[in-house]
Amino acid sequence: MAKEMQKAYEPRLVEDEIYDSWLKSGYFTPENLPNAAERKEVFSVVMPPPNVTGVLHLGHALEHSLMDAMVRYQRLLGKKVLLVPGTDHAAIATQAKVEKKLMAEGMKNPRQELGREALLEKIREFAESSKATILNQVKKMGTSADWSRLAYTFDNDRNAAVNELFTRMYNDGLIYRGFRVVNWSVKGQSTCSDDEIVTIEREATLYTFTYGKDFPISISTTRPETKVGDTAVAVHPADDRYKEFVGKTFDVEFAGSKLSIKVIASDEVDPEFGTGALGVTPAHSAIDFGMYEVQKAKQDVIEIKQVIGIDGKMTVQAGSMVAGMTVEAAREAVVAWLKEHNLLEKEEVVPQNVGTSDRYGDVIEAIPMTQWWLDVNKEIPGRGKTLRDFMREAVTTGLNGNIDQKVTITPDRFTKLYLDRIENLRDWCLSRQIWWGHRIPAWYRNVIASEAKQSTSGDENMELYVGTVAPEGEGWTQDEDTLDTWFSSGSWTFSTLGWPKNTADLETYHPTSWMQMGYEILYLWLMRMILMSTYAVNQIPFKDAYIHGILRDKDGKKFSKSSGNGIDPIEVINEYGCDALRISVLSGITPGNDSRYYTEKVESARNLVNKLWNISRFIFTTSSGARYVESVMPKTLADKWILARFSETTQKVGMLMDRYDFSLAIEVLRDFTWNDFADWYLEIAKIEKGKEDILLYILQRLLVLWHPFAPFVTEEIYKNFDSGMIVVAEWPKVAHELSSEDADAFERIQEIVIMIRNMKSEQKLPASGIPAVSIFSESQNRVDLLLSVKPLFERLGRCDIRVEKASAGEMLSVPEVGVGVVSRQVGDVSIYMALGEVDFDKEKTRLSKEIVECEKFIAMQESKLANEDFVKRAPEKVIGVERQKLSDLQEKYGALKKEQEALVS
RNA sequence: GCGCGCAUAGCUCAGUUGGUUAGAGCGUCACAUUGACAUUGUGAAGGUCCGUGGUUCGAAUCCACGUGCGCGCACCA
Repeated sequence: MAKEMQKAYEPRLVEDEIYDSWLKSGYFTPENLPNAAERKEVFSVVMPPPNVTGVLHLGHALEHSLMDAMVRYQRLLGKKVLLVPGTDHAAIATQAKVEKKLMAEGMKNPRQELGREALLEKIREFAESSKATILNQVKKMGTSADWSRLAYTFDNDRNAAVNELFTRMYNDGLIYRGFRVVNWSVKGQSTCSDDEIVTIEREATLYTFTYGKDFPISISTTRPETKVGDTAVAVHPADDRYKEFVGKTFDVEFAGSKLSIKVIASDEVDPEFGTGALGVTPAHSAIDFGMYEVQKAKQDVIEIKQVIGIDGKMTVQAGSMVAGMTVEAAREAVVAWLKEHNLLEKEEVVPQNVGTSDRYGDVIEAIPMTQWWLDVNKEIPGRGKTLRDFMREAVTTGLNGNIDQKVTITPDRFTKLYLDRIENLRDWCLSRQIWWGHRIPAWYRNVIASEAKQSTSGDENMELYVGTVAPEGEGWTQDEDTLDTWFSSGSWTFSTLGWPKNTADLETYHPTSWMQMGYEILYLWLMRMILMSTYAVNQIPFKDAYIHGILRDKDGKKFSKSSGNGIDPIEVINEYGCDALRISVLSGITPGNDSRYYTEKVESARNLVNKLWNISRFIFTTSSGARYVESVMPKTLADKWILARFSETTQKVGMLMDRYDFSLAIEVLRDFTWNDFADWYLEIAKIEKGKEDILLYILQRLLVLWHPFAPFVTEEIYKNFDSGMIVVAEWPKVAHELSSEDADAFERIQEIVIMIRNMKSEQKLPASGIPAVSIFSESQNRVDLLLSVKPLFERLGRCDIRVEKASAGEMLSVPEVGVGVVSRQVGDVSIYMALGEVDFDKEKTRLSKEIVECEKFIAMQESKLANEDFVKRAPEKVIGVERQKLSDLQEKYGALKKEQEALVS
């Protein structure tokens, strides 16, 4: 017998307990699944590791709802399912967070004040506590992860993987130390990659000037302070204005600095822009640095002069006037100097895009340095291809032309975005000067690493060793720098499965089956996972990538700390339940598009969950007990209909899940559960008795369909069946089909019931009133059908019913009860309702309105069919449908006319 | 500058390869309700599918142009 069920479902009381029972069952570990050996098909997912920077937000709720719904669905299908959980040390993000916290607590410069080890200890503490919180939250969200395989991007195994990968890439010549202009965050005191830059638009002043009175060319800049570092002026080779100067060098005194400016020709200069001449600052502009390299290759060397230091202040090389100043102060000083010497020709305010650090927020400076780089264009020894080739193949032909090694991106448009990006890909700057992260597995001798890094001349006179462990011998110092955090998260799909060891997990679960992520990390993460995986294991990281949008607040704004619109998913779970949250964030979403979160949606999802609960409660309390029902035979038309509808729903939901259409799957399920099952069939079950088996049969399977979206409530209800846990139940089989005849018959019954309700409502008859209703048809079959379900009309439509076979002529004289009668036509069935008092005016208005509408449609239909082109060209099937439509309309028109006549009499 | 996305009921969104009188949820209005559920039931109202032109027998759907919003990339001297 079913255990006592509360009147309303209270998620708070059961969710934790249920999650514990799942943990105890061991089913999240694929090897522990029932019949594990027979589960041939594997479905594996590696959880995108949340950053250990604090707590999970609603965006994570979306991710976990998507991921867990998919994983649970696959488990119900009987596959060997693995979901690997983990967290990300998130190098810069976490260090930035802790530094900010320490500074808020009064420290001025945490790195200086604490030193490396003590600061790392602080960060570790924070990360560990954050990790614990996060993992707890993941459980709260119901995520069915295999905790025995828990990983962390910064644990020992992952560190070993990172070192191995770095060493292999170095030995293959893909990783190298290179001197060039890098993105430098002064605030963060570290480099960052191109992908970690956020461009913002701001106003800037564009100054046009000459370096000195004797200098023949004017140039423009928004950064006058950097001009003390200029070593050349570039003009377009075909520009006649400046041709005569190309190749000449001018010595000028500029703002306290002696400049030696060579005029060079470069195709990159746009002669139409500004003065058509460009002041070249090789040390502080990536483009100018490019020119410097071109000149070097041409053996027409120009100088490189670093005038901004890593502290964001002007260097000694910048000259006595500005040395030691911040860039902002130096800018003012240089402008003042230009004005004073009458060299400034023009000042104008222009919009300007500047790159800022995504973590520290400061403007990125271009500074020349030696850093570690990953070459994406170099042929990999023994593979005949570059990393860029691999990345391209992975989403087009499949890796090495193997279509089984192809990543399918949903929605497809992101594939194009990805490919565009691949074509513009530059070498990846790997080294970071922050401390929280994987230390670069490189060791130096003779030269101290930190000095080498800042030297502008490169790494000569230095012995270098790269390996997974420190080299033997005296005097080795490990590189102080750490790796870009995406280096470890890029290897996440295989490092979590045991790589570089040749493990069974790697063999069984890689490439993983599915991955979901937000489009904002497409470049940062998806690309790098493909890069790392194709290189390291010669496999794609996952077969399918589902790209989701951002969850925004009700006004469409991004959730962020600064706008204070954050919502704690755990609070939502505590109030409405995890299932409601999951359903609400998955409802109304389409791949790649943003969606909105609002409380009404969660409430509505909570109501739905409660409906499911009460459906179960009704079925259990009206049955002799919950039990497993193997199969059922439909007895009545309603039985046939509901079983077929359930089969159809099962099939649709499966198909939609296979297409990753979570939103529509929920809609289909909701529609069946609430409308078909609860509002129709359960009501019918109160009238036609003996439906216990069918109700139990459908309910048990319906719970399984719901389980991916609402794991907790379904598990709680499922307990009543004593059929084990729903988490490992079997996806229902499609077992019943509906003949079109039965479908039509049942629909007609529904229409009549609705029409009766409608008539009562329109005539303002209280719903409790029981009017006398007569329904007629000329078809004996129809009459037989109607008679067989007479009680349904009486109870569902709340009326006294009489069913007779009658012809059109006979109908008019029929109801002898009461003073007034209204009539309606539903297909071949006429309905007459006797009312004590008929609102004739209302009825007339309604009728004439309907008649006008009907005439309109008939006219439309007729003209359509009169169109020769249509009849000639449209497929016959379509024409048949249109003809049928017209005859239905004509029939309806006739009926309406008759109703009108009847009304008059 | 190049590219992408979005524009459908008051709100949030569906609408699968072009083929009913364009749908759902929420909200609104009316009615009901002691026996699964007020976290409920029944019914109704509500749309120039952003605009213009084109292709087609037929366009919310395909094409072109335009408008508005959002985003990516590049430029950023």
